[in-house]
Amino acid sequence: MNEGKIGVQVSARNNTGGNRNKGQENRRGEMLDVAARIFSHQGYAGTSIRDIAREVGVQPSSLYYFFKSKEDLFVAVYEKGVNEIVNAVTKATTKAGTPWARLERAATGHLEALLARDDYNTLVASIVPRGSTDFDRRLVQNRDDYEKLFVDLIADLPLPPRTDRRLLRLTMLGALNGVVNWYRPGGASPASIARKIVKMFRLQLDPDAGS
Amino acid sequence: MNEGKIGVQVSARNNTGGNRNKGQENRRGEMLDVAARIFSHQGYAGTSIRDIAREVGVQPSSLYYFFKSKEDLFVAVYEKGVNEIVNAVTKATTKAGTPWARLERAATGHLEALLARDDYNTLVASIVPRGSTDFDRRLVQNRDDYEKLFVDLIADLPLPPRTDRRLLRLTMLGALNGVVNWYRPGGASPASIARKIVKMFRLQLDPDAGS
Amino acid sequence: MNEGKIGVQVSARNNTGGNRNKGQENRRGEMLDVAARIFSHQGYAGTSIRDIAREVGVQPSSLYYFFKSKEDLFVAVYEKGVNEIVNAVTKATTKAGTPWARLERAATGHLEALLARDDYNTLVASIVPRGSTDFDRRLVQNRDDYEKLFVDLIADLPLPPRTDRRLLRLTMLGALNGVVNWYRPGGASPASIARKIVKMFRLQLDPDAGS
Amino acid sequence: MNEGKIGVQVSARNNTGGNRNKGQENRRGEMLDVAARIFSHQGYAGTSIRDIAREVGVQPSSLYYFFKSKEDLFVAVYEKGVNEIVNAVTKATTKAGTPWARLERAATGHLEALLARDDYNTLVASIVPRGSTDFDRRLVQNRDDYEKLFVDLIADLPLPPRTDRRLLRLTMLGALNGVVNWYRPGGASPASIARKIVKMFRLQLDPDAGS
DNA sequence: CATGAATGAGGATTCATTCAT
DNA sequence: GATGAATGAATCCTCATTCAT
Repeated sequence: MNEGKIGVQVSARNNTGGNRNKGQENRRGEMLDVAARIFSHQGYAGTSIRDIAREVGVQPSSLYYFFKSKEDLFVAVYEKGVNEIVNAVTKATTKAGTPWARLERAATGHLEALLARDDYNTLVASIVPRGSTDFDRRLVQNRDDYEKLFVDLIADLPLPPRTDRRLLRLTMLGALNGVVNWYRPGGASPASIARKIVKMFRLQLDPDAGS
Repeated sequence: MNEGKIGVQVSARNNTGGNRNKGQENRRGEMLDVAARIFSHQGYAGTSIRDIAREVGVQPSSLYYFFKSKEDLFVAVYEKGVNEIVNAVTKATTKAGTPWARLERAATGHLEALLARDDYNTLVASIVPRGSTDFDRRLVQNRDDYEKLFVDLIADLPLPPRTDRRLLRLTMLGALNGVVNWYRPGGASPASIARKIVKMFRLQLDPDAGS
Repeated sequence: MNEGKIGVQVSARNNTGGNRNKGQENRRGEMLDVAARIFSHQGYAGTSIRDIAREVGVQPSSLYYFFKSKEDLFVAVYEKGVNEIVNAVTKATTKAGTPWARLERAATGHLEALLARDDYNTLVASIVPRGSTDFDRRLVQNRDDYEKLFVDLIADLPLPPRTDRRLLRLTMLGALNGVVNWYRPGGASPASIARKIVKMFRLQLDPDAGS
Repeated sequence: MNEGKIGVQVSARNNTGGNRNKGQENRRGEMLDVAARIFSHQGYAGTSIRDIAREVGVQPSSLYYFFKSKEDLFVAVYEKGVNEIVNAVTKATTKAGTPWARLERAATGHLEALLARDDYNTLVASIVPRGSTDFDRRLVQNRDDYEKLFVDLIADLPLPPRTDRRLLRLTMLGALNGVVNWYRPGGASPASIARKIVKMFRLQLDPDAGS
C-alpha cells in the first residue's frame, strides 16, 4: 500500500504521563469515532480520508497530525473495537457460576457488543482479515488475542471425552458472528439469541443439562 | 504488448447461463475468472479495473466491451458464484435419504463449495452485502434465492414441536460460513467438518439420533 | 484534431452515376439525419460517434463505412443544412416582385428554415464557426456561399445614397439568426416575425415605404 | 515542471463578488482567466480540464481545490462574464439623457463588452444556452437577469402606440449579438457600429428622430 | 493544532478509430 | 455492408499525502 512504514506512531492514548490537554484528546477520539462509523459501513478501501475529515468537520490534512496514515487510523479503530469486546466478554466472564453459565454470559456479551450498533464492534465483526499483507497481519494479531478468551471458557466445560473442543469453539463463534448478517432490531434480543445458540450446543454434549 | 489477437470466437454472450469458462475458452469467461480471483482477494473497492485488465492481458477499456461497469462485472461474478453453490447443494440434495441425511449432504456441498479454493465461491463467502444501496440489493437478491434451499431442507426435519427452525437455519449457516475464517487445508476435510457440525445440531435436536 | 486527412471522402451523394442501391442510400441518409439531430442538440464535441450509432441502431464501426471520420460526418451534415437553407431562400427569391418584397420573402424563407425544427437548419443556426482550424475553415466556406445570396438581394434595394448596405445586411441577418434564441412555438409564426423584422429596417431607409 | 510554488495568498474565495483578477493576483483568478480564454475558443465540451491546468501551470487535480467540477468552473466563468457586461451596461445607463440616448449608450456598452476581446465576454457572446439540462438552466438564469436591463430601457422609449417593444428588444439584441460573428478589428469601432444599429431602429420608430 | 494549497498517481469510464471476418 | 472485438489515448475526478504557515 505504501513502502512499509508501520509501527512508529505509538498510540497517543498511552501518553498518560504528559500533555493531556482535553481538546487534543477529544479531537482524536472524535476522529476515531467517525472513522469507526464510516469504515464499518464502507469498508477500508471504500472509505476515504476525506469522508472522515468531512464528517469530523476538519480538513483532511488535520487527520495526519493524529495518525500517520490511513492504515494507522484504521488499525487504531480496529484495536479499540477489539478492546471493547474483550472488556465486555471479560466482564461477563469473571463472575462466578458454572462453566456453562459463564460461557452463556460470555456469548451474550460477545453478541451484545457485536450488535450494540456500536461502530467499533460492527467494524470488528464485519472485517475479517484473511490476507497476507503486513496490514492484515496487524489486525489478525489483535483478533487472535481476543478469541483466546473463548479457548479458556470452553476448556472449563464438562464435556464427554474426545469432544472436539476446538471445533466447538469455532462453530459457536461462527454462529454468533453470523448473527450480524441477519439480525434485525425489534425481534428477539441479542441476549436471548445468544442464550438460545449456546443452548443448541449444550445439551447434546452434556447429558446432565436440562434435567 | 499483447501476444496475437483474437483466437476463438464463440459468442461469449450466450454463456451467461452456464458455469464452465475454464481458462481461455473465451475472453469474457477469462475476464470473469480473473475478476473472481482478484475481487475475492482484495474486495470490491480494493480492486481496480486496471488490476483485472492487466491480469487478463487486455486494456482496461476492453473490459467495457463485455461489462457495462465495474459494478456489473462484480455482480456477474457474484451471480456465477452463487450459481455454483446452488448447483452443488441442489445436486447433493435431490438424492433420496432421510431429511437429516439430506441436510448433511447439503451442508457438505455448501462447505465444499465454499472452501474449494474456487475464487467464485470464495467471493460469495467473503462478501456479505448488508448495505442499502442498489448495488447491495442486487447481490442480496441472488443470495436470498440460495438460502431458501435450506428453508425447505430444514422444514422437512423431524424436530420437537416449537423448535425455532429459522434460528436453527441461521445458526447452522452462520457456523458453516464461519468455517472459511479458520479453515486451513491439511486438517480435517471440509466434508468431515460439515458432517460434524450438522451432527452437533442433530444430536441435540433429533430424539432418534445416535440410535 | 487529427493529422490533417481531409478531403478524400468525396460526397457519396455525388455518385449519381453508379451504384445507387437503395439500402445503402437509406442508411447513409438515416445516419445524416440522426447526426443532424444530435449534433444540433449537443454540439460537435459533445456528441459521440456512439451516440449517433446507438440512435441509428447500428454499431459505431458501421459509420466508418460511410464517413471517413467524425469530422467528415459533421461537415456532410453541415453542408446539407446549408444547402437546404440556400434552396429555401433561393426559391422564395426567384419569383418576381419589388426588391423589398423579395427580401421579405427571403427573410421569411430563412427564418422558416431556421425554425423548421429541422435538425439540419438548427445545426447551421446554432454552430457558427469562428475558429482558425482547418475544420472551421471547411464550414465557413459553406456558410459564406450562402450569405452572398443576401448581398444580391440588398444590392437591389432602393435605398438612400450612402446607405451602409453591408451593415444593413449583417444587422438584419444577425437579428434573424438571433430569433432561434428566443422563439417558442405557439406564439407569432416565423413568417410573421420575419416580416416584422424586415419592416423594422424598411421604413426608415426608404421614405416611400408605407405611403 | 512548474516554476516556483505559491506566491501570494490573498484568500481567493472572497473574490467571488468582484471582477478584477488580473493575472497572478491569485491562483483562483488565474484559473478563471485561463478557463475563460480556452472555453471561449473551444467551447465547453471541447475544452478539457487538462487543457486549462496545463495553461495555468498546475496539475489538473489542483483545479478541483477551487472548483467542485468542470461545470462549476464554467458557470463561474460565465457568471463573471455576465457580470462584466452588466456592469458595463449599467454604468452606461445610469447617467441622464433622453431614453434614446440612454439606449444608445447601453447598446454601445453592450457591444464594446462583447467585442473587448475579453475572454469572459467572448464566452458569454458565443455560448447561448438553449438546452433543458440543469447545466443550461444555471446559465440562462444569469443571462436572463441581464437582459432585463434592456426591458426597462425600452419601456422608457417614446414609441408609437402598439409598438411591439418585446420584439424590438429581441431584434436589437439579436443584431448586436450577431456582430461578434462578423466584426473584425480595424474597421468601424464597436461604438460606432452600436450607434448605427440603434439609429436604424430609431429613425424608423421615433417620430422625432433626425430632427 | 489546523489549514490552505498543492501534488502525482490512480480511479472508472468514454473516446474515435481500426480491422479481420 | 456490417460487426465483434480491441486499442490507446483521453475523459472527469478522487486519492492519500505533504508541507509551509
